[in-house]
Amino acid sequence: MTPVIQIADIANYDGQTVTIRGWLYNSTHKGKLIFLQIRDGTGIVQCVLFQREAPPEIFEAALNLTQESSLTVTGLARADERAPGIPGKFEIGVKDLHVIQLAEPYPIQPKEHGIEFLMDHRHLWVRSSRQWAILRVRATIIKTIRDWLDAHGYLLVDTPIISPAAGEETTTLFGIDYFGAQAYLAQTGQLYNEANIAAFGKVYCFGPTFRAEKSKTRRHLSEFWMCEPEMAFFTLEDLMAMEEAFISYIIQTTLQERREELEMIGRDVTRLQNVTPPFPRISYDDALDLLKQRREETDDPEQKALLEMTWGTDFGSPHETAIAESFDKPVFVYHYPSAAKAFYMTPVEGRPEVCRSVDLLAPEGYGEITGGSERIFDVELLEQRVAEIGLPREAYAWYLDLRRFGGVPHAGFGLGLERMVAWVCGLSHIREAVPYPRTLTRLYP
RNA sequence: UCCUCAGUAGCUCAAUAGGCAGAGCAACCGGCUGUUAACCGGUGGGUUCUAGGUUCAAGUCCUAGCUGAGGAGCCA
Repeated sequence: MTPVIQIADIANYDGQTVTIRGWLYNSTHKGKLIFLQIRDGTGIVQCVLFQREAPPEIFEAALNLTQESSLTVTGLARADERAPGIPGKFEIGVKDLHVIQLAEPYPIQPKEHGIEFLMDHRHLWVRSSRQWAILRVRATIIKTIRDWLDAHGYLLVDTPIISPAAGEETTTLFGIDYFGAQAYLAQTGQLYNEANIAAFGKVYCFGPTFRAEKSKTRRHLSEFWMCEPEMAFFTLEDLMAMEEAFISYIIQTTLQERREELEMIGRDVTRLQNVTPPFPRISYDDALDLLKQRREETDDPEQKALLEMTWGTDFGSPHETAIAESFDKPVFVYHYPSAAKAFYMTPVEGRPEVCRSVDLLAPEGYGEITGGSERIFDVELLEQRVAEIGLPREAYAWYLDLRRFGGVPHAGFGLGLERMVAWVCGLSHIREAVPYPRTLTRLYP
């Protein structure tokens, strides 16, 4: 019996006869010589057949293989500088080949395709090497997020996906029928996190969230994954210190562990390499001055109009990009206007028109990747805020309770996973950062 | 929701000023012993998004709609 190996491990089997199981990624033949590129999920290896050496029925079978046919191949693993693949530099001299299923003509060719066509075939597209690499980077980012939090005393506490009340406004919620009652798909786990910190101190939730925003941009999905840490006794300053250590670890560890994949994607990682603490911090007011300066510098009238901004509103994406471009690292922007932010954010003492909130803006136009704040823990102030924006008090009764039974200062934030993946991989659109994207116009496959 | 652009072969695209609907790739057949999205020769492949209109004549012009892309707003 020859060992069944993974292509990723082929270097350990130089000179040995091995079996691989997988799919035909591409093939080419030159008369009496056939090259098969076979993938098995861990990598791609070139398999070679010479007509003179191979049994006729094996050679014939190899010649008739179609792209993405499934098969097993047994042969001699050997080093060869010319062999392409992942990891490459090794190939298999085929001795035996068994076709499991001869694939029908495969729609995705190794060439350019339009995005609509590719998205219609997303269930097949995930096999392509670029998509394969991106999704492997995604898995590593998820792992590094959890590793760092678990190692620093944060407890994973899951929050519900079906929820009775809105975190924010109901226009951006997906409503569902819950045995006759109105329920919503969660757009945040934060309120539950705030309950959980009183039990566990530092917690996080990590899962899919849902927003019914009619957003049609390169930065939005209807279903996206969010990691939300929440910490008792944390101030805004603690939050920024924690975030910069956390984000830096995610970036640096992923660069290390997925070097090959990032190279395949063609990512220039020089801008990622200097993502290390400390990150620059500027206030909303200073950011506004910076934008004003930027607007004066540019000669492009269109850009001038886009950068127009008045105090009190949140940044649009041209603003975020302009601010982030002024720094060579991610930048914290803190003390946003209270009116532009969520009801539970703590007002700054002596200046209640701004709140103790902070967003982290990524460079290269990737925009806001985290958003967080100190939460209001004074029950009277929170009740007042709930009333002010007209939220149903009953739905928030349990949330208000948290301030009656040992309320403490606390803070937390949300990290958008797909934006993180898009940033690390240098993607032009967030839809490639998730296996099966849900967007305004796509629910299939 | 608004602005801009697009929809032609399985895929990516072309088609002069309104005048016979084409190429490359893929598929199929043949050739080639080191290919890297191979190369060379051959074959088949069309409801030009839909509905109406103008015209001797519409892929091309007009009207309405559908679908998609890019951007804005909103947000992670």
